[in-house]
Amino acid sequence: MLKMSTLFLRTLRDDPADAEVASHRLLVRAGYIRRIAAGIYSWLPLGYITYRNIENIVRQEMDSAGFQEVHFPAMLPKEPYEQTNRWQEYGPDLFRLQDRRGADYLLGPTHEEMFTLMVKGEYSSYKDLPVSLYQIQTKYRDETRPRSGIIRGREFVMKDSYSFDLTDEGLVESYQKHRAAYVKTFDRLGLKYNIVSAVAGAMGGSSSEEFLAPCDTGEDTYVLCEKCGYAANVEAMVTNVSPQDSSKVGALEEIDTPNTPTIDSLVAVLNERFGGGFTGASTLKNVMLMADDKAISVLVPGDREVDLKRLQANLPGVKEIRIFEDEDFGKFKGLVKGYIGPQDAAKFGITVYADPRVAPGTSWVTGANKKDRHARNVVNGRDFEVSAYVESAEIKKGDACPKCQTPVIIDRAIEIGHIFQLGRKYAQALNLTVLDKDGKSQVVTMGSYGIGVSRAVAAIAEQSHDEIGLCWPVEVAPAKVHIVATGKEDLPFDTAEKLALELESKSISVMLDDRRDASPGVKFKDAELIGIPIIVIVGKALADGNVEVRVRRTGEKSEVKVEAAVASIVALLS
RNA sequence: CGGGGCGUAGCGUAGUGGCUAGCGCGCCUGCUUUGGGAGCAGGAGACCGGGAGUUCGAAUCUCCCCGCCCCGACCA
Repeated sequence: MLKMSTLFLRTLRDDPADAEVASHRLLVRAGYIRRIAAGIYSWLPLGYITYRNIENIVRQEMDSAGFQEVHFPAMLPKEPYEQTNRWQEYGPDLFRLQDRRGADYLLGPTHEEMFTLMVKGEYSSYKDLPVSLYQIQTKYRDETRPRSGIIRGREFVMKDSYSFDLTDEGLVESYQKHRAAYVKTFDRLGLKYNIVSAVAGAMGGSSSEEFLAPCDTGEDTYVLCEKCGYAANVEAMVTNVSPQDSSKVGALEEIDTPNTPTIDSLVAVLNERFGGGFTGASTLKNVMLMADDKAISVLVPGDREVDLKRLQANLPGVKEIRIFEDEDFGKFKGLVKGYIGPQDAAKFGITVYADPRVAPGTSWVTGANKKDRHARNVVNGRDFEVSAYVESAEIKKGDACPKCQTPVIIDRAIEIGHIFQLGRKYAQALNLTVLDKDGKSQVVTMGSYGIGVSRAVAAIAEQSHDEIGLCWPVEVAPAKVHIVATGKEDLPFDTAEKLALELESKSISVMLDDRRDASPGVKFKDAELIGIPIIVIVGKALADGNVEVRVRRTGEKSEVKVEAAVASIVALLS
């Protein structure tokens, strides 16, 4: 039983000045967490109980799916990470340290290497597979910008699992098992979420999905088709545009367009000159970028920006993309800022990528590579060539669902889980092989699956709060019932304690506000801030033999006889 | 890493060159009070983020450093 009179807790009356998002603000105010440094937090008793409830739900679901828990150190030697090249690739995001002899160590940002080596150390036959292992471990990433309290920290707890299979089909099966276990886990955590397609990313996997918990303060943007259920991270959203018949389009024609360096100014001139009908979407925007020191041009319709995240996600192998600076323009004398067209790209030695919206056969108004001149009837495939189609235009609300053409909605969310089929990259690099039926050595294929456990605390808080405080789902709350005793007589306090003991004897966890010196108002405010799902008030109503039972989330109140209180609380909790 | 903002007691803050740095919350003591963050009285708590400088005088001005928050870039 948690007793407020002795609980190590101090709630704050004011919002902390350095917290902006709701979960951060409320978790600090209600005395769950305290900041130690940027992106590094301590858990106070209430917070740690809540965190552990979540951790235990995750653990139970992993266990019942047949995955086995192991535990690695957080501090690791650099050698395995050198073998997979991540000691270098991870760059400054990796926390590195040395021992007294000068040997290099790191604080694990993720543990693919260690799991791979662990399996390699124990298993060597196909008969041992499949196997799935997991751990719940503190991870360290020296993010350039930790933010939103516990949502993106530099130290955080992740449940990471890895599956090991002989065959691709086996991997798909293991992946599906994890997917199902994740669905159960997040349902129990009381989270609203969508499972969305993700870009496999630099890890080189094939299939990848993210579990996203919708909330305004989320860092991820995803699209959702409410009709067919298609959901994708914006980076992974695909656009289907069919090739067009350009046989009737007139010849390319250059036109004088003085003072039209922007799309808007160009559209205005075009409409004046040709009697209307032109919009930003009639024009072709040529965005000049440097992709790892290579000049590229990305073509998107004029009414859309290039989404650098989408572009990067869909250009595997490219590490850094940045927009052209004046210095870069200086190296390509043929490019006239504001009047660039793809017609002469080959001549300039620039690789042209196009968004799929710039489909073969489509006709555009674009720059003529001469100051104050544009060209119209510029046809893709006739007047310019595209070296590859890459999803790169920004996605807008109302864009067509790639499956059913319905306009999609766009929403923000927190990534709470990510599952993907890693493949053989790590097994290859670390030489994890088993002998197959024929006695031949085969490289094992892996899946990788993560849940942000500490982040889940914040994600749930984001989704479950109101203006006055937190409202935890029953399974994760630091206690199921918060009993508040008020008044100055002993009776309400004795009654409250008896009630608490009775509930605990039924395995219902209780927090009891037995503070004699705090006024009722303080106790009510605290209870609402802390957010335990059922609040029971033992006070005035006792004169009629009643206690008041409130549901924190709905604000619903009712008075029940003291003797009937336990039964009615049990009913509310089920 | 680019842009913006901020750093004064545990928390929230006032104070833009001039007395002993002010207020609210919280904390301690006493009395009163007990259904919506109670009242009165008394009290403790701050080298004003750090360093250097300008000045008769610096929380306040200048420079450097450190830390924190927000937007963006980044984020298996």
